[in-house]
Amino acid sequence: MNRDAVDGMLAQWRDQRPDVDTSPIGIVGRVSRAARLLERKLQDNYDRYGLQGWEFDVLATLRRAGKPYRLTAGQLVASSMVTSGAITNRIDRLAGRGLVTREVDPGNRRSVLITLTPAGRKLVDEVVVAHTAYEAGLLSALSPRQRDQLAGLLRTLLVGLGDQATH
Amino acid sequence: MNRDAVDGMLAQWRDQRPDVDTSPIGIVGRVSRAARLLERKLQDNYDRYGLQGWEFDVLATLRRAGKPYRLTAGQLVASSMVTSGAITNRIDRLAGRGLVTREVDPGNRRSVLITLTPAGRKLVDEVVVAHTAYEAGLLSALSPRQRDQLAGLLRTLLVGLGDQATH
DNA sequence: GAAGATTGAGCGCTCAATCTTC
DNA sequence: GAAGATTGAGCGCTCAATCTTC
Repeated sequence: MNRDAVDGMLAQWRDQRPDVDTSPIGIVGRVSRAARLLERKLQDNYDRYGLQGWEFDVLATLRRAGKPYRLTAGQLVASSMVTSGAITNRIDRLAGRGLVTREVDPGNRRSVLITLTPAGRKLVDEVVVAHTAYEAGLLSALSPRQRDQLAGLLRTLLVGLGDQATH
Repeated sequence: MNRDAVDGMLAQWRDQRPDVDTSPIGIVGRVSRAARLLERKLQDNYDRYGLQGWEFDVLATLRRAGKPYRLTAGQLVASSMVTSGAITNRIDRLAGRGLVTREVDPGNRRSVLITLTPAGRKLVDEVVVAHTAYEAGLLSALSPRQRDQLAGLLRTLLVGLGDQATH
């Protein structure tokens, strides 16, 4: 079995602090490291479309919501993991690129409706195909059975951390 | 089996783009989400010690390296996942708090040696106990056997992504 | 010229304060 | 007053340019 960087860290801790059970780092450290490595590699693929990761995230959220590809700013905040200030900024930039429109909700003028433009929909529909295929390649070290196991264990972890489905 | 937020996303994709295999999101999305949720919860614990997560990371890297708790800036770059500019900045702040010292390496004056001060060592030795215990609590949704499985699958993923042990 | 660290510009985030609408 | 979004200050990062030492 090959060792990863976290195995090295755990060996150092065992040597230096044998009195402490540092085994939780074997999961928390690996989740953190995997997230950063994956994010970095995914950006390589987004670069081919002139997209930032956060741009794809917003476009994909609107796309998978289905017709009319429209959500309020608040719904985008809820389904992202960033604050409302960050969403305001993201919408500014995507609207500037002509990928979404921003309109006041006539039914509740405090609320803002964000809608995918035809250009935004075309882009996200194209990128999502390449994106998921690219992700599948990043997971190629895992067998189909291992992928199912891993997804299931991560779900258990997430639910334990309070994550829940909204749909 | 409880559903998490990623199950909701996958259900939307299956509905909107049944032609695309979006299953890789079941792993990539969960890894990313778990990393963010864990990071957020860990900060709650660091707050009790007036520490930022990045501060603990640097102190812990020096501590687990063993006596004399000293690494070059370059070694800190290599064992972190940030750039050299970020490490320069982190050292500035930790030195300002008296938790590390920064000295030019007499043997190679291009290199900078970062050493844990007694105060830095005392702090990290205290925090690591609470930190790992807190992490164990965050993983409590998983049985001991599930934790081993999860750590092993994440290792396989990491090695597949090019991560490797340096010690 | 290369190795190693630092600097400064630019980016996207968080947080608290603010504005508008209910 | 609460709900919903925006604003602006501050933070820590990346990246490319730079400086010192080899």
